[in-house]
Amino acid sequence: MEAVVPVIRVALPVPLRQHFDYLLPENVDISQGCRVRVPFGKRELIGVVWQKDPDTPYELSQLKPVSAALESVPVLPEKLRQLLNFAADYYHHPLGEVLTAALPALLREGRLLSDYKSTLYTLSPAGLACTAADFTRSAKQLALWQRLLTGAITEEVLLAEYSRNTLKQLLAKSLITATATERPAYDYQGLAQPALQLTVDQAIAVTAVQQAQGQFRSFLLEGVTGSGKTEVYLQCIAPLLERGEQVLLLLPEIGLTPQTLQRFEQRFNVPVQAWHSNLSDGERLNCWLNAASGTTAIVIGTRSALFLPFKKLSLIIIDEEHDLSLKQQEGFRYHARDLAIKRAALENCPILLGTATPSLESLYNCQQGRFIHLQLQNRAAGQAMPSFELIDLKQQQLQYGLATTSITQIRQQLSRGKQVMLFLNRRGFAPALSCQECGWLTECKRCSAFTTYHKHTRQLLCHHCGASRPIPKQCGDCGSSRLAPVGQGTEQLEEHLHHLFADTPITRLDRDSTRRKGALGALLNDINQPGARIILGTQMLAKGHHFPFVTLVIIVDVDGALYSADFRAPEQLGQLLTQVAGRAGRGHDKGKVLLQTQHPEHALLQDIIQNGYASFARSALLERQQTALPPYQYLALFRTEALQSELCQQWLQQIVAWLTTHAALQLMGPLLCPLERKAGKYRWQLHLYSRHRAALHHALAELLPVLERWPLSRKVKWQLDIDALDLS
DNA sequence: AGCACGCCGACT
DNA sequence: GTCGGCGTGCTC
Repeated sequence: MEAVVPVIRVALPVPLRQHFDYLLPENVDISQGCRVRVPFGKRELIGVVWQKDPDTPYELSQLKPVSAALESVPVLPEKLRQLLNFAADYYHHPLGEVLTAALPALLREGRLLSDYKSTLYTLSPAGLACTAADFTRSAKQLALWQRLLTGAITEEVLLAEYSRNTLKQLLAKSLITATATERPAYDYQGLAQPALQLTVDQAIAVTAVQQAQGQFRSFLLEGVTGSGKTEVYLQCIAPLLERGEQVLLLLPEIGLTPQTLQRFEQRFNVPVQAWHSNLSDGERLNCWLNAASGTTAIVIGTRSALFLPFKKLSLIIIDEEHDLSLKQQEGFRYHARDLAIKRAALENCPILLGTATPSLESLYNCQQGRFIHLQLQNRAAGQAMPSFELIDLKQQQLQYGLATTSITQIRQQLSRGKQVMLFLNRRGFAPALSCQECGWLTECKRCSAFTTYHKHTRQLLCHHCGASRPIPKQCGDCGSSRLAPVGQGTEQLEEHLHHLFADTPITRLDRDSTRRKGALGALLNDINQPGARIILGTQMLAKGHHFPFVTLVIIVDVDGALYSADFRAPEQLGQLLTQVAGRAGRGHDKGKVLLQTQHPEHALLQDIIQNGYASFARSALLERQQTALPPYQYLALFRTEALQSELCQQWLQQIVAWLTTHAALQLMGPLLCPLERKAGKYRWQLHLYSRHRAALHHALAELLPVLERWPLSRKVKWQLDIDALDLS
């Protein structure tokens, strides 16, 4: 027999596209997915065993031995490791950084799992010797003592039924013994709240997903706002809980989690956990461990919840699957929806993508037969969909940026005690200050952009780099003191609305008004009170919140997106208009949406308002086919920035040169980014298109190791963005 | 990414 | 005379 070479291949949290091999001391046995502490240069790192007995290209004498094994049961289950492998490969991103995204900080730092076990409480001999007479002074202690007489209980169960204080008191008297134990799997007692009656469409959707149990199958659930997608989710989940299985619900943003969390908890009375970037390291690890032990039934989280080590994941749901924030926009640029599909395939479970406005990618996947298309045609409570009306700004008198028609209709609704919502996707008072004499505009010194005038905080703010400066007294060009704001932001609109509708409460929802912790919740709470009110705000208004009393929505300025260079702009405008419109008339009244525009004849607007998103999206998809754009071609994008514009250009030019001799790809660029300069750096990009994903990825896989050795690659900051969504 | 080494400029 | 700036190289 050949001697087994005691070598392991380890994934380390470093931004290098490679693994590292180590010697395994003879007395240590360890399996893949376990953490090890290893010497790495002058430091020590925590890594994860990725492969045993690899075919190492190194002499054994060159390898260092592992310093310690941190556990014998893998922290990363095999399917999760496969997902991470796939992700590192697909996004051409160093495995080490993918690993960092997937492991909680405390585990990366080497914390031992044994420190985080659950605790099992039993009566001590002294406790067993007690009688009820010993607890005459405390009913609570008596209750807990009596419960413990029937047997041991875990910390989770104990703290759900008794107070921590009672526990402490009994522990202090040494009547209870605590022992470390594995976290228990959750316990499901059946529905805590009856399920709602389903419409025919909902029932079809639920049945379809339930029949796919135990198989990988992807569903697109397309349902207008208010059509009851959440009820579909809930009823798909119910049977899984009976079998003790787990569900992952991914949401684009955390703003919506408290309500959603509550709704799920109330229906099932099982542990539901939130996972998002505001968790502390301790909470994060706790949630992670509960997913691993099956203690949590349902996790509701943002992107990175995708990497939780579920014990038995049986259904993945992505809500608002069209939402761009499902794609990470820095570092490891993964798309949570796309990776979730891969994860479902690995776990052999169904995945359900829900939205009122499907991405063109998902519609394409339906056409290709890769997804099953489920549709909810009507609003569940039978409300009518809102109607659209175009307001031609060229034909109307404007008062503070609002057309006469708009103002009249706002008055009408307010006088009926209804709420009106105004959408303006520009925060601050005005996009710039301008000199009345010479036309000079306030620009950011470090970005190719104007600085937004914020009246309330009395500053000029660059929304791209965050730089702020005081408001100038004079024109920077001609010295005139006649400076005035140009254009309108939410802050200014709010001021004007106060003049126009002096007695009406106004709630503004944008990044500035919700910056303080808890502010968003307070504002949403105001909005949920009945009575006349004006709500105005940015993007934030489009995302999932339920505004039951809004009957009129006004989109103050739709034109910005009509003539954009970004091929995705029409899709995003269609989604935005439909999502914002969906906020209207969710109560009993039919809603109305007014679109203020200089271009009422624009084909895009006509298509959306006459035919609705579903039809618009299908024609948009056809256009992508005719112009050979994603999803009909695969797109990868190199982005680079440096203080000197030429370096960026040269670097991308080198890529172009390499690619033209090595692969048949369609290249576009080097191009200056639409935002040419940001925080003092010039920005360039190169687009790579191909009809064949494999061809594109092979080329990139060959190029990257070469590229990393170019001297120029150290002088510019660069990134590769696979399936790029953001072209700015 | 870290961390070290190395080579030049303005300071106690 | 040294402290420290960041270019370059390396990590099994």
